[in-house]
Amino acid sequence: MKFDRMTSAGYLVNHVARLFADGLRKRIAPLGIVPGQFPALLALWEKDGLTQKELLAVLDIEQATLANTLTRMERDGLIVRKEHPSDARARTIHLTEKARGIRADAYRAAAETNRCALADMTEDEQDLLLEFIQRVIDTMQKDKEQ
Amino acid sequence: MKFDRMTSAGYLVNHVARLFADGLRKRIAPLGIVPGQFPALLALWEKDGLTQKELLAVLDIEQATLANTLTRMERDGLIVRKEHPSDARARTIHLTEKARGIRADAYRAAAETNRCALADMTEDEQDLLLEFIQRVIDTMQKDKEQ
DNA sequence: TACTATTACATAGCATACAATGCAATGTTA
DNA sequence: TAACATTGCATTGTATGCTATGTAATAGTA
Repeated sequence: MKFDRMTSAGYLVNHVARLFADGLRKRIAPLGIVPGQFPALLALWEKDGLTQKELLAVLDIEQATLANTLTRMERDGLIVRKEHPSDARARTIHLTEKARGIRADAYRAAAETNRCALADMTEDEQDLLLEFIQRVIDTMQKDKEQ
Repeated sequence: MKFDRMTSAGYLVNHVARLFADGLRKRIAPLGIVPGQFPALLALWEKDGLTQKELLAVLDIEQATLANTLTRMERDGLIVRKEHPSDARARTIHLTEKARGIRADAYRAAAETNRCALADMTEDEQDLLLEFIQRVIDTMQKDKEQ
């Protein structure tokens, strides 16, 4: 029996995800952020002052992962956590001046990473690839719920 | 300005990679192995007794990552490291009876993970998706070398 | 042969992911 | 309202990835 890594979707997807993370890491290093902070920053740039729970609802990661990431972001001066006006368990999360200031550069870095990755594909192929991946995500998420 | 996570290749690829790892993790848990050990196992099932360097040549990961993974595999009773016959720096890596015994089940688990993930795509679409990802990997690896 | 460079691997430190669990605050119900 | 359940978040432990660095052995060279 054989199992070929090069035709295993899981193997390839893991590999390409690490290449993306690496590419993004290098481009955003000058901004003082790291790839794991990107999803939270995207959400907070769109809407500041969310609670952890509200952020979680948007960010396909586990609560513990987000809590730890937020702690590092606070340490790095990207966010501050303030007490929630009506629920003492919760805290609202606010971007600092520093985090607000790097938004445009961070968008460019992410777009540039994607652009380089897909550089030798046609527009149609790029669209098809994204559509395929979204379908796989949908399939796997439905599976998980069972 | 906006940046849509749902149309960012990097974001989607990161997400789908985590879903694959999760799916595989659940299926191979009964075998006593974890996803990170899979690539090394695949290589050793094909050819036992490789050195770390020889394994590295096959496994798109860094040397330090492999060294740590091998240490956990030894701890878990999957491999033993023996002294190299002619080079005292190197060690050859050998699968245990336990690791040899789960080969077929592990193949099935990985194939099943891939099958479920691609369940709602046609054969042609699956082939195209794999081809696309391989092209992206090639592009990004060439980029890294610059 | 003595020095130096290279090689093979290990280790340390960190980021990012997860599951499991703890804890205080809030909600619900008898 | 006291007891219990739920919620929001933090903490702990582990896996997996990376970079940087250490160490011992080997290879190459003056």
